[in-house]
Amino acid sequence: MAISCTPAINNLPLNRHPTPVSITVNNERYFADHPLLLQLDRCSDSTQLKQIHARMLRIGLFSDPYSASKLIQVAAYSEVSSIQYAQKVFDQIPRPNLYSWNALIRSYASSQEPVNALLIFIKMLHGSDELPNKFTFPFLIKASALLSALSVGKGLHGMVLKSEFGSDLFVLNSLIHFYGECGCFDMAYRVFMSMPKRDVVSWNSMIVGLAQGGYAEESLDLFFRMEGENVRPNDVTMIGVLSACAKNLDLELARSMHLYIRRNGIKESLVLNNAILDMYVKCGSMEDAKRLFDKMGVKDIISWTTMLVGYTKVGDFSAARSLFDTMPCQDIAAWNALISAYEQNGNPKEALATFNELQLRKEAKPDAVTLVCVLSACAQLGAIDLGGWIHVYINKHGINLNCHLTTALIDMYSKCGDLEKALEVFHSVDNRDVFVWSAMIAGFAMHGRGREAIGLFLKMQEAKVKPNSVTFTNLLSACSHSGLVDSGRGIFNQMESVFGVVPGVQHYACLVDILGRAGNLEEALDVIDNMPISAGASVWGALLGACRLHGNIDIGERACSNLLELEPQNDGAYVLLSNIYAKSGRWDKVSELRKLMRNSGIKKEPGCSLIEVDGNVHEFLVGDNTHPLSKNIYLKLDEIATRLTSVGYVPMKSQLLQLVEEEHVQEQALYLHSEKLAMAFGLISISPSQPIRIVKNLRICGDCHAAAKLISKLYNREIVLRDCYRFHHFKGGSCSCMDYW
DNA sequence: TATGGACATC
Repeated sequence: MAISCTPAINNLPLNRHPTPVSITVNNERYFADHPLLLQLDRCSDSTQLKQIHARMLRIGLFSDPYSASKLIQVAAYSEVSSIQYAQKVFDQIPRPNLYSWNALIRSYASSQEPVNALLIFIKMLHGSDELPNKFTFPFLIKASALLSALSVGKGLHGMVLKSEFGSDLFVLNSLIHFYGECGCFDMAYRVFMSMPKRDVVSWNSMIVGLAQGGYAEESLDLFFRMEGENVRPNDVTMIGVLSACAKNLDLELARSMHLYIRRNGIKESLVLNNAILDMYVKCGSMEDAKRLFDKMGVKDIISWTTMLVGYTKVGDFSAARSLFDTMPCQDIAAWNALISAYEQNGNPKEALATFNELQLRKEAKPDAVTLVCVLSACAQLGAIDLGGWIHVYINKHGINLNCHLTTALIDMYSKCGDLEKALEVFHSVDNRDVFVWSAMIAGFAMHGRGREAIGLFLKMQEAKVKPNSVTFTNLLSACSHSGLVDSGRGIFNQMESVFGVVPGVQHYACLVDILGRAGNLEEALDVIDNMPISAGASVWGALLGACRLHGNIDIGERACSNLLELEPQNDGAYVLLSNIYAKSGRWDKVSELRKLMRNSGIKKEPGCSLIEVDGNVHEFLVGDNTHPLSKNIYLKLDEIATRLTSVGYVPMKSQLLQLVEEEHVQEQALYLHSEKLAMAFGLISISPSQPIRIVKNLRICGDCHAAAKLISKLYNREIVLRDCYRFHHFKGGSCSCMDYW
């Protein structure tokens, strides 16, 4: 648009009167009242901004430092802000003054790339005579907080102390916020206590920091102290306090805080109402949340999403879905809330269906969070085609591989059986946090590559990444699946003494598993007897599993009864004990157990196997004949049976849950197992060059394991089967687990 | 000439 089309500017008298209006202070001229600068303040789009800029250049106003600064300020953080434009304006100023530097630093400090604020500051120190003032520091400290750059912030703190701003309220408040963001609450508190004067923001920064850092109790304590010191809390204080209550899960306290807000006339902003909603949702009271939601005059997308999450949290998916459909608009966060709810509540198929819907409707663009949820759903289903497609999508759209996404990709490839791809992802990134390392260790663990898991753990230490509780669970499970008894024992013993991670129930369960599998049942029992915490179901379950492997009835019975005391409905316990009895031919005991299960209304979880063909996930249950190709599948099964028998295979009847008199019925029952159905389907529908990938919800049965080994040889096919414990790669007649599982 | 603290999805 040409300048002449903008009457507001053209009407200015500047064209003909190039002498700006100015005032003089300390021998410097200021143009604060210049009409063009007043125009600048009212400027509302970028075209206007450029026109004013052009005019300032033409009449020479731009060479006035005050006016140029004003232009940067508008360019950098008004409604028409563009950091690139602000930078260009700044670059044109021959000698920027401190105000200009600050304006640019401030603008970068709240941009996508806060590191630029620090870089500009360094430029200022080296390339100008200006020194930071009380405005510069808060911007720089804010940038450091966004970057969680602890050492940078500490350096700035040092500069502040040496400067004349060591007791400036704004500077110190920003330091409290910074240390809180970095998780250094002792430092935050030290600054807080050292302040000569504190205002409500000082208290808020401390309270909010503690609440977000997971110190809900401390945050609430501080709020009560604030009250005691007669500092009036405002709406921001309450938002912090409510988030502490939300983490506390104490509904009574939550209600009393809501009442406090009403009684003390705290400004009820939309954000505050949203925080109350969130608190009720997290404390599990949809009644309280809905009451407020219905009363709220103004709602935004966050209010709706919070309610949506609330319904999924209480398991009411139909309410969640209908709320989603009535939302005034669905942004990506709302879609993500729905997708992640399905994915995390054992409904990965629905998660993928919702993702499909999102793509068809094209109303919102998938972001990193969406992809993390979808990858996790793929991992659960073993859907490697879709998972791989997501990986391509990430690369194609230039989506930044943050640690969350990296972890999800590694987890997906590992759980879909392609460990090499997982490693490729792992090696392709520079940024690896504890979750990335732990996911890769878990990948090695589930594929039975224990030594490599330990090797990776050593590399992780070289990289100075501190292991956490999950890292050790994965590491110990790696030892367990590879039979690395001494390493497992050693790692367990070092957990607390060397790495400061106190062993939890999961770690004890892994240790018992390691010892038990290797046949050291007495030592495993000894570990349980000397545990400082009470042995959970997982610990007794591990012992029971080991007893099944080694056919130990005595310890097995003890483990089972302890397990059933903790989890009376645990069907797995009955099945394992029943396998132990069957193994030693105690069919009387087997049928006794069956009767007990029937009488207590406990049903064995049905075996279910998934197999992905051309991006579609097919599901098989025991004895399933619902598949469209069922007839062909059973024909294939017959053929397999004949070929297996011809090479001397004998079905393992100890894998049955009951004594069936007739031999052929026993054999048939074994052939109906879901993993065998899936294998038969894989053989007829997957090209011989591709591995057959199957995911089973329970542990693979011994008979299916033996059969799969033979099938891999007889049909010259690679079969990759994931059960609920680990992977089995069948190839050329043997399995990667070396029959140790 | 100006600054700070906040709610939903992994």
